Amino acid sequence: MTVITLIPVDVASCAPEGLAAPIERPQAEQLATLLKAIADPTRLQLISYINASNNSEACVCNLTEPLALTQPTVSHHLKVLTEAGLIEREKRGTWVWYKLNQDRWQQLSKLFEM
Amino acid sequence: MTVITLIPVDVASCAPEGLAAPIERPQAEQLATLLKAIADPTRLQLISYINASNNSEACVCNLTEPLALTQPTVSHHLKVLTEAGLIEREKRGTWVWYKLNQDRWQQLSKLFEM
DNA sequence: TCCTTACATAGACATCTATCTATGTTATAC
DNA sequence: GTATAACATAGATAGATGTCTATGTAAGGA
Repeated sequence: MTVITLIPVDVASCAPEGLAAPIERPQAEQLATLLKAIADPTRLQLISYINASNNSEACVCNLTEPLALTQPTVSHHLKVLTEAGLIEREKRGTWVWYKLNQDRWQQLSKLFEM
Repeated sequence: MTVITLIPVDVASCAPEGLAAPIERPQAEQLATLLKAIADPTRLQLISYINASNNSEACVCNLTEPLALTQPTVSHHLKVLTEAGLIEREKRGTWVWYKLNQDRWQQLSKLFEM
C-alpha cells in the first residue's frame, strides 16, 4: 500500500547548516522525505513538463498523455510533490493547475552547497 | 534482492538545462538514480558524519557506531553513494577512507536553480 | 435533475530497497 | 603460514513504492 507522509516538511529546519555538521535521525528522515519526492523519474518529468508549459503551470489532463500514464497515477505523483511543498495546487472550475514553488526549490539548492 | 546500478551517472548530461525544459525518460531515470542515492536518511547522516570528521574523511569503522548499524549495512550505503559519484573511496592499508566529491555536489546544486 | 468532465481516493499487486546474518577477501602482524 | 582486523559480497526478509483498475467527488452544461 502507498503510504504518504502528511506532515509538512520545512526545508530550512531539516538541515539548517546543510550537511556540514552531523544531523540526527529525525532531521535526516525529514530531509529524506523531501528528497524522495524528487528522486523519481516520473516526478522529474512532471516537473520539467510543468515548467515547460504556458505560464509555467499545467493541469493533470495535460500531463497524462505526454507521460503515457493513467490519470490516477499522475494525480498520485502530483500529490507527493504537493505534500513535499515542491509544487502548488490551485483549483479553477473543474481544472486543477499545478505550478512550481520557486522558494522551495531555491532552499533545496542551498542544501547542496558545501 | 538489492540491485545496484553499475553505470556511472553523469550529472551534467542528466539534465543539461536543469528541469526547465521537458526531459525524456532515460535522462529522468539517470537523474532519479543519482537523487535516490541521497534520498535516504541513513545516507544523509553518513554524508554529514563524513563532512564533520577530521580532514572531512572517514573510514567504515568510524561510521558504524554513531549510526548504530552493522558494518555490512554501512558498506552497502557507502557503495551506493560511491557509485553515484557523490563520495570517493581510497584504500590505505586495511582501512578504506571515504570523502565527499565536491565537484559532484556543486553540479547537483545547479540542478535546483530554476 | 441528469449527464459529462476533471480530478482524487481506495485497494491490489509486482517490484524495489534497507537491513540483517553469514561468508569471502585483503592487508598487517607474529 | 596463521591469526586478526577491516571491509566487501551474497542471500534472505520485511517493509516501502509505483502502477494499475475501480470507484468517489465536485463542477459545469443541457
